[in-house]
Amino acid sequence: MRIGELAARAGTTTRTLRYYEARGLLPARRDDKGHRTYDEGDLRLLRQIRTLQDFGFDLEETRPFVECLRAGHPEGDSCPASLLVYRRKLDELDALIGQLTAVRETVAGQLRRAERARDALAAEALVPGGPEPVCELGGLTR
Amino acid sequence: MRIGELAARAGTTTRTLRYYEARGLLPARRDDKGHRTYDEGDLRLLRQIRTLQDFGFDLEETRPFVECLRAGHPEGDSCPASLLVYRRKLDELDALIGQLTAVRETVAGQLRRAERARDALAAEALVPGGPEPVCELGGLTR
DNA sequence: GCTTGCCTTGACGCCGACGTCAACACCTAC
DNA sequence: GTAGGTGTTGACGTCGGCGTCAAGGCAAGC
Repeated sequence: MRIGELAARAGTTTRTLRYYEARGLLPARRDDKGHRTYDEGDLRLLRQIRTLQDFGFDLEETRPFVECLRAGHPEGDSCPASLLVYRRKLDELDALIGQLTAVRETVAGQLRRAERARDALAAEALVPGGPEPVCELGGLTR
Repeated sequence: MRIGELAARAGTTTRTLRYYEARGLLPARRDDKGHRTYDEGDLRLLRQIRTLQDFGFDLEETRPFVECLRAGHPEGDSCPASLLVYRRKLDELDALIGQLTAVRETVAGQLRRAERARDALAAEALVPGGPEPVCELGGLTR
């Protein structure tokens, strides 16, 4: 199979495959015309890469999985190096999710505070005899 | 105050300030020597920008807050446009956290599965009269 | 013969938020 | 005088994962 077919079967592009080869991740054999040739095993490697990429793994993080498969192991994660990557990624995800959740709460708090301040100003402006409006209130009044 | 002092007081760099000016976010007055000059108000604007940046807001997303402050409002989020950015960011964060959490669970499941497979293989290898080891088990055996 | 389609290599573009370096001007201190 | 610290503009580099274009080769079909 040549590069176009492999790309199509994996749902990616030829540019991506050439990039992987340049990175040493998915080397290709060549036919007599200098065209890259791949087999079903390469498709398996490629699918492993793409799956991990979809999970947010860096390309370099997929390397242990690919090498594990190429070494003849039944799965990309049949090797200790792959398990280490899994654990490292889990730690990263936990840290990131924690940070994002904290930011989310902070932003939500800021939004509530800002909305209360806005409503307080709007209420004040409606009180007869209350303080006269200072400025245009950011478009709220019209 | 000149650019170096403002940068130091905001805990950032002169390069960053020049970048903000180039983006039209934080324009500077000039003194007779062509040097940028800033006042305390600019420091306030800059701190608003940096706070939002720390939360993961894009530079463009900080613009409504900066313009709100520059329009004389008491806070950067005293304007409706800023509240919209807050809400959009909350939605983004929720979506992102949801995706990351799903990925986290998937990866955790993969890790558990791979560890079970590894342990099963190791146990098999220890059974007297069991199947002979196929290969080197990815470094587990030594 | 000519177009179409697949392949090749090489090289630049992109995104965001700056870092870094070059080459120069200015002021102060020693 | 000169070294050091401040400022200026301009321009290229960074990171990852490719997209996109250029210029060319080789085969099949009309």
